Amino acid sequence: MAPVAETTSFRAVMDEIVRRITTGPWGPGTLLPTEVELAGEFGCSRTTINRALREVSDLGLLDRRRKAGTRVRLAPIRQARFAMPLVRAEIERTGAAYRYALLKRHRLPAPDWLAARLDLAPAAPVVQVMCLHHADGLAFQLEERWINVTALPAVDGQSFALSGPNDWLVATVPFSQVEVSFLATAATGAMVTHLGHRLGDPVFVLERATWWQNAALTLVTLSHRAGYRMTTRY
Amino acid sequence: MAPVAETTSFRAVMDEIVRRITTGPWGPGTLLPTEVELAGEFGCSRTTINRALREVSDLGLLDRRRKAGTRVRLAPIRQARFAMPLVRAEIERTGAAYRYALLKRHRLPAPDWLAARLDLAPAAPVVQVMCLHHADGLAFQLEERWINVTALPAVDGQSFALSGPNDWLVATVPFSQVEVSFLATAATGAMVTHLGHRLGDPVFVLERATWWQNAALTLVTLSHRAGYRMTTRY
DNA sequence: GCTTGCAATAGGTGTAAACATAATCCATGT
DNA sequence: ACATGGATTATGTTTACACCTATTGCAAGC
Repeated sequence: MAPVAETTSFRAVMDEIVRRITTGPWGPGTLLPTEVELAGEFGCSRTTINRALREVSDLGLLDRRRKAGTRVRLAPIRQARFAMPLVRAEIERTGAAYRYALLKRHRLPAPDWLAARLDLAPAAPVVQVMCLHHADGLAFQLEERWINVTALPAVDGQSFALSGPNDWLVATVPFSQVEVSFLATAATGAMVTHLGHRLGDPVFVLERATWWQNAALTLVTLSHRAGYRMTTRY
Repeated sequence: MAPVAETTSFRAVMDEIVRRITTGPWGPGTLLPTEVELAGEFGCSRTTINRALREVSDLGLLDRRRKAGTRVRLAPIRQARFAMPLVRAEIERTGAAYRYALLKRHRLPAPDWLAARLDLAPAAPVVQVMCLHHADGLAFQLEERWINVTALPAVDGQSFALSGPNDWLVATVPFSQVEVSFLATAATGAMVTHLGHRLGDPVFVLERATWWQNAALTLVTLSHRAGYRMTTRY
C-alpha cells in the first residue's frame, strides 16, 4: 500500500491523498497517518505534507484537529463554491452577445421596507435602478437595484445609461460585508414584461446586499429567465 | 502609513492586508509592495508574508503573478461558499426538532429521462426513495432520490424506514464528482401534498448528482417549503 | 466512581535559506 | 524598426528546524 509518488511536490501529494480518499483505501472516517509518517512515506518534508493536507482540508475532504489527528470527513463536502461572475462575463462565456439596457433610474426616499431591510434612516435618499441584461438579444437577467445615496453620494453623477451599476460599483467602492441569498419567487409585473414569464411563474432570484463599515451600500435583486439554473461541479 | 502590527502571525498580516484593501489605501488595481518589502515592514519572514498573501488571494481579493507582482483585483471574484449541511444539522441548528418520514421506496427500471440524465443503461434497475424532513412538525424539505442499483447493490438491503438515504450514503460510499444545481420550479402534486404549496407555486429546488469513477451513484431533488432561502455571508 | 491535572502527542505557525519558474525588461543583432 | 534572447526579478515551492498550543488519555487524588 505504498505506491510512493516519484515527483514530490505538494500538489502530487495532494492528488495522491485525494485519490486515496475518493477511490482508495481511506474511506469516510479513516484516521490518516501523522504528518511525520506521511513525510517519511512520500519522501518529503513535513512542511510539504502539511501544505498538501491543508489544501485537501480546504476542499472539504478532511477534518484536522490538533492532537486528534487528520480524519476523512464523514460528509465529504458540505460546501460548494459558486463563482458568481459579472453577468456580462457569464453571458459572454457561453459565446452569446451581451447587451445592456437601462429601464428606469429614479432618486427617491427609501420605502419603508427597504429602510428596514438595510437599516437606513426613514426616507433616506436612495437611487433605484432597473435594467436588463440580454444574451443574444434575449432577456437573460432583470436587475432591480437600490443604492444608498448617503453612503455613495457619487451615484448622483452616474446615469447608468450605457453600462450597469454593477460595473461602476465594483470599480469604485470597496465593501466589507456581503449577504447573498438564493430563492424562488413568483413572477411579478416587471418580470412578465421584460423576462417573458407569465404572472406567477417560478423565477430564480439572487439577492445581494453589500455593506461597508456598517453602512449599507446597495441591495440588488437579480431575476432570471425561465429555466435558468445555477450549477457547479466539484 | 505603517501601523505595523505588534503581533506577527500570518493571520494578523492577512487582516491588515485585507483592511488596507477594503477600507484603506490599496484600492482596486493597486500594485502591492513585494513580499520582501512587506516582510521588512511587518517584521516577519517572507514565508509568513507569502502565506498571508496566498490566503488573501484565495479570498479572491488579490491577483498574483510571478514577476508581475501582487495586484488588488479590479472586480473581487464574487465567489460564495455555500455551506450545505445535512438537512438534519440545518434544522437542528435553528433549535427546531428534526423528524424524518419515509413516503415511498420502490425498486424499478430507470425511466428514460433518468437513464439519459445519469447515463445509465436503458431500464437499468434503480431504487426510488421519497421522503420528508420535518422541522418542529412542519414539512421542511421533500427529498426525491434515485439510486443506481448497479453501482450500489447494497442499497437493496436498506429500507430507509428510520433514517434517510443521505445518512446511509455519506457513511458508505466515496464519490469522485458532484454536480449541484439551484433552480426554481413550479410546485407539483407531491409538493402540494407534502409541503403545503399550492399547485404551480414557486419552489426552491436543489438538485445534486453524484458519480464515482464515471458511474452515476445517485440523483436527488430537494424541494423546500415556501419562503425558503439559502443565504450566505462573507 | 468521579474529578483534576499532568504529560505526551499531533497538528499549527514561524524562520532562514535555497532553488525553480514565469514574466518582464532591455540590449543586441538583423 | 523589429524580433530575439538573455539577465533580472517577484513569486512559487521546498527543506530543516524550532517552538507553540489544543487535545487526549492516563494517573493521582478525592
